[in-house]
Amino acid sequence: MAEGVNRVKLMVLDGNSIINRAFYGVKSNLTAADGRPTGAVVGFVNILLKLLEDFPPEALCVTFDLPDKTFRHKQYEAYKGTRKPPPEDLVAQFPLLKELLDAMGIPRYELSGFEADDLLGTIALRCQDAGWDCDIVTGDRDSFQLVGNGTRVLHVSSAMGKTTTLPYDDAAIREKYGLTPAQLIDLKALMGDASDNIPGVPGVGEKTALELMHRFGSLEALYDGLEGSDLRQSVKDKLSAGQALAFLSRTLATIDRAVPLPFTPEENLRKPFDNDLLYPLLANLNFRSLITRLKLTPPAGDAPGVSDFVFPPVWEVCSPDDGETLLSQCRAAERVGFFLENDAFAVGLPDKTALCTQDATAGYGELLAALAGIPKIAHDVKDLMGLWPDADGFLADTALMAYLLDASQSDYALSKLAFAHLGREAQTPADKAAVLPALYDLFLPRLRECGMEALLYDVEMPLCRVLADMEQVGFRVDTEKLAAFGQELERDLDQCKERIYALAGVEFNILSPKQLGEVLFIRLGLPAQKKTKTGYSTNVEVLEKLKHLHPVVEEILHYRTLSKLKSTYVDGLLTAAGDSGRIHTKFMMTVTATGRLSSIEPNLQNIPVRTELGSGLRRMFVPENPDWVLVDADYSQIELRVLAHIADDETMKRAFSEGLDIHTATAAQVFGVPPEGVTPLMRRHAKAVNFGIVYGISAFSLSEDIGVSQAEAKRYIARYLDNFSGVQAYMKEIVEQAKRDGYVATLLGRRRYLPELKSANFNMRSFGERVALNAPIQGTAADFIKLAMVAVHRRLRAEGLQARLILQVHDELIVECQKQEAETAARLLTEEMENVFPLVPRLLAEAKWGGTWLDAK
DNA sequence: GCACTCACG
DNA sequence: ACGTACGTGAGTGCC
Repeated sequence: MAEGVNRVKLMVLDGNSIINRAFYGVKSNLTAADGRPTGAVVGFVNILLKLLEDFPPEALCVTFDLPDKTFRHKQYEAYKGTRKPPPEDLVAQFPLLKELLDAMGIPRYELSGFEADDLLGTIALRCQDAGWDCDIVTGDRDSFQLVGNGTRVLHVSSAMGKTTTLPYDDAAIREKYGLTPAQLIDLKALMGDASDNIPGVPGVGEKTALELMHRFGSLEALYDGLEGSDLRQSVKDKLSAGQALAFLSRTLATIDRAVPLPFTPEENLRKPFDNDLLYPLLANLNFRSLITRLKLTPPAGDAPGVSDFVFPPVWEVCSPDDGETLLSQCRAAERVGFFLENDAFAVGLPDKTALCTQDATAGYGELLAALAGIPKIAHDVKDLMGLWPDADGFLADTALMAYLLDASQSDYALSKLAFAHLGREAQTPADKAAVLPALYDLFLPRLRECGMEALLYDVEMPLCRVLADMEQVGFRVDTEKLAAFGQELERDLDQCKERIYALAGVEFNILSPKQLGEVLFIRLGLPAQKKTKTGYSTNVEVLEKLKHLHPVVEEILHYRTLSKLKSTYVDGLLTAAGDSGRIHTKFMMTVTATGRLSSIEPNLQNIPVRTELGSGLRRMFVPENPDWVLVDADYSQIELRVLAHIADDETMKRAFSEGLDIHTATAAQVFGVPPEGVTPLMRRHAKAVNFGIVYGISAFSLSEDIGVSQAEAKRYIARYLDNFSGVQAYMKEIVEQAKRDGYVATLLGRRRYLPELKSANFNMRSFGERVALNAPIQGTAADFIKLAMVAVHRRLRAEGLQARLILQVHDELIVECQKQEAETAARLLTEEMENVFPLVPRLLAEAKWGGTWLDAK
């Protein structure tokens, strides 16, 4: 192939292979608005677009296998006999993909009686004949034999959710196998192929086959020279016995490059995408990112959408009369959509959308106030309450509804939901107000079917007000003390840095894992333990193991600790506190897959507590003024209590009902000693086992965690399960149920879907199984504390206390109040927390109070 | 924008 | 034989 000569290239995709990669490679439960699965098609198109960027061809087409028998079945009945049919969710996506390719104007080829490889081989040969180059894109290695004379294979593989494409030309094949592409056929004839049920020579595997091919070069040469060769007798015997199978296998493994396929390279030249053809199809499939990526726009005429939703006319509310009309129409409507921005709001009525702006609407403020009494459907109600303190009367929140229906989405932006479920772009305030009732009507029956109405009305909706208030109040920090602590840290950091430079004999950026790795493992020659994708791992576990080998290691650990405290906590919190000295975190209601809240800007749910130095920070968290205190109430062992309840485990329930320390009780069971015979070490190990059970344990991780052998860890787990038979049964049942139904649920019915359980990838499936165990436990605990927050908030007001909730940390609630209210507030907190649900064993909460967060724990 | 590290329950 | 515990958010380095 003369380099530099302008050759034209055709790219041909092995459709079945690539969609398979896309299906199994990326965990995805993407669906079209009508619920059809689309994840694999999305994956396919993403791979395709990446290929077009990285290896741009002049022409493009796709081949597909038909399920019919091929000529190979006539030659060998068992051919591909071990293949399992592809899963239903994948099969359903083939018609979708073909429809999409047609709309993209990409030719596709399929022919009964032949496999994709034969079509690929034929197409590549026709390209060669026409003087074209050809890139074959596939995830299988079978096509490697086609490489050469301008044909390459772009091999697509996926690992850890990422797909990579490696081009294989002649040289690359030779480098990988030490053979020419053509010799790969004979190689396969010898070693066989389990996935295609090509027999090969029984007893000859990849290693032997490669050795034989390197030595003899071909089947013929091998059998010609077999007698006189110095091969081991056993190998000779196997080869003689398998001779017929070897030659049959070669026939099966040889790709037919002369398939009677109507094909000329020219008819595959690329054309620009047809916007008007492609847009409605992609819109229907909810492929919004693709629409953006291909820069498509809605066609001029009526685009067939996924729903019959149409935007009603927009009505600008100006005069006081207009305002009166709006209010009377709102009262007449069962519910309205409501969207609020800084200086405008819009109301979605059945036949029109009212737009009110601060500039144009007479009596804007009064109108807004009057709307408090109207049942409204809104989006992100909690945030809206921050914008509009007197807000009230929210019937539903479409973001929360969508989150309850599927908590795995990355975000729940209104425009995204409108597009996904109604097939409409909603960008302006009026359009957004208009889509809200339509989304509500779509989501409500689905929530009802899933049994999650109560979660919406009794948990998430009332929680909006609670969280809005908490965000608004904030948490006071003593900025002076915090700043002083920061200066102390800065001095320590400086000194620590100098010691590190002296011990290492070189100055470098200690916080750069790359540079640190070089210093530790090359310059100082310490033994590297683990590798990351980009180099040596230098995390805590690694450094702990190196501590005794060099004094610099301990200093580095210390430096990391100090640096984390200084930048994330001292600097971060000081910035967040500003001049007011109060920190207003944002509680996120639609982030976690389990139903927990999360906290951002700043995150107040991960303030240090485990070490003395770190927990010092909690001394900086104080109540509003010196007469007040912080009351901190936390659930005792809520996750294990939930597990005992769900699993209905008698041993565990008894331990809790007798008020035993659960880790000691577990240790007594696991180690077969009386509770008074449990040593601190035994308790520590039992505690790790309890954690492990909640997370979906493996002997490996448990052994890593507590530093015992894997065999020892395995014994612990076995002993645990023997003694806690309810838990053992639960672990089995919940995974079975999850596989059957596709989801798991909390005691209150909150769902988590588990598409991972269907994966062909072992790791992904195992992950799904662990999540099936953990999600109901973590999620139930999350439901409980949410219920408690709503109850506490209500009661604090009902009893006329000044005490107010200011923070939630998953199993802990913090209230600030006047000193004289502390005891009342503490009792109120524990009562409400314990009584949210009649759990067996019962829920237990404990409260303390003090002048700082640290003192209240 | 991703990788790494580390803080929490 | 796989590679390995569940759920988060933030700061830093580096491409």
